[in-house]
Amino acid sequence: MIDRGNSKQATLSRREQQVRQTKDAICAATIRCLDKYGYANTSTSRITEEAGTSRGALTHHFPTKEDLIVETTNRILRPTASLPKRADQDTGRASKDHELSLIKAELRRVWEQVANTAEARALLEILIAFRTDKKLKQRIKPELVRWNLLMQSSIVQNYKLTGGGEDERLARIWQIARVFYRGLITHDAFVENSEELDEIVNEFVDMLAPMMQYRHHKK
Amino acid sequence: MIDRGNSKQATLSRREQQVRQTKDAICAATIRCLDKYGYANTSTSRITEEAGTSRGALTHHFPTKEDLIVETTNRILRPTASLPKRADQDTGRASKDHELSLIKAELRRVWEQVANTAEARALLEILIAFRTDKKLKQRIKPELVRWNLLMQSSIVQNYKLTGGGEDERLARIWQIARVFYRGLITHDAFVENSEELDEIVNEFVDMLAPMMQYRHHKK
DNA sequence: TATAGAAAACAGAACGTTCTGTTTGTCAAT
DNA sequence: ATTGACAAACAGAACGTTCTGTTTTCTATA
Repeated sequence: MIDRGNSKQATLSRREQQVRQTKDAICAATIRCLDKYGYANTSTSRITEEAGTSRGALTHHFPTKEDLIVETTNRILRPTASLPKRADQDTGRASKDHELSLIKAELRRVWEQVANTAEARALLEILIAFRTDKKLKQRIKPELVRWNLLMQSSIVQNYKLTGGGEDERLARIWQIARVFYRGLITHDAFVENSEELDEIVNEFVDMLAPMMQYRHHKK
Repeated sequence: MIDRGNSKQATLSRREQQVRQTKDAICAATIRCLDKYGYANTSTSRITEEAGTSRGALTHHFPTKEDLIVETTNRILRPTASLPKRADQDTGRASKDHELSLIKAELRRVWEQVANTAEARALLEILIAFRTDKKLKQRIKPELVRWNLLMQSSIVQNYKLTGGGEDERLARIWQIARVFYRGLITHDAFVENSEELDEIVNEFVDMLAPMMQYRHHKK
């Protein structure tokens, strides 16, 4: 028997590699389909078409559609679990004005590169489906709650309230941002051109950014 | 020949009354189903069960499901077209503090009595479905854009920016509120108990309310 | 005013399509 | 040789739409 029996090993057998590739392809295709066609029109066969595999492969790795959605949700959440850590080095001796504009840029970046992506739109589709689906809710909600707490602690580590204040309030303010961005995904339904959305984002960023500052860590 | 040939008449024939009742029942049932079961699980037969009519009645009045959704959307939008007009009488000689708390109450009321209702949740389901459905989008979007502009003008009539400023900015701020509330519908997925949602709403309201004041009309 | 005939409202069955989940079969890796 | 990855065919349910038949309402004419 070979030593690679445990799950978390650097070396993967050819078979395991193949499995991982297939699963990756299927989950990635699921995200693209959710984004492009919506939850209702994302059938398993459509996913396999998009992924370039067979339905057999899908049902083998994900016996039910629910299993597929759960796994895909986890994959969407994983990479964004540590969201707002960046640019720590150049904020040491930056002026207050400069810091404010950095934070504004960061808030805008969250919209453009996190909230307004295929992954985020796919997650929204899942959230909506999940709202009225008890079984799915039971399986996914714990992950979402955990992710939310993780996100909050990450935020508290990197930011503090301007003029001081409880960390809970800071966490709440960032939650407001995420809630707002989620709502914004569907707001283009109400405006003619997307520039209006940008103006709304700017207004929102101008409102939030002055409330927070970077938290500098001691070495 | 009877004079009631024109459409907009106070008196309705028995037939028109019956038709109106049936359509009302179907659309109301559609809203309930969208809220309870979500767009994907709102089938025409389920709607007729909920409405207490037959499938024949539904297909007679709404040849396609799309027609039903379009009509239901219009019915959801209609009554909320004039949202924030109220309590104009007692704000005349109110103190600034009192006015602020009135506006905060109003913002909270919008969440509780407008944004967090079966109608609003049904609309969200439609907005999400519509995001990936070209045909539906073509038919509904003009209505939504019109509704948004109507809402904006209604807001500008009743509020002004604290310390003055363009009406466009005020309109944008209220749009932010609506976007936020829309995002909030799905946010209970991320929190354990709904009291956290209330705290977030309060935080948001405290943020927005100081930015606006009532606009007093001259007589 | 009474009534026949047209038109619309409504009911329910049937159709073809699509979906998910299951089963059977094949092939390569261990 | 045995197991797991994948492929494909299949079964049952559910969907939206179409179609046919029945009841109710309106209206023109006698």
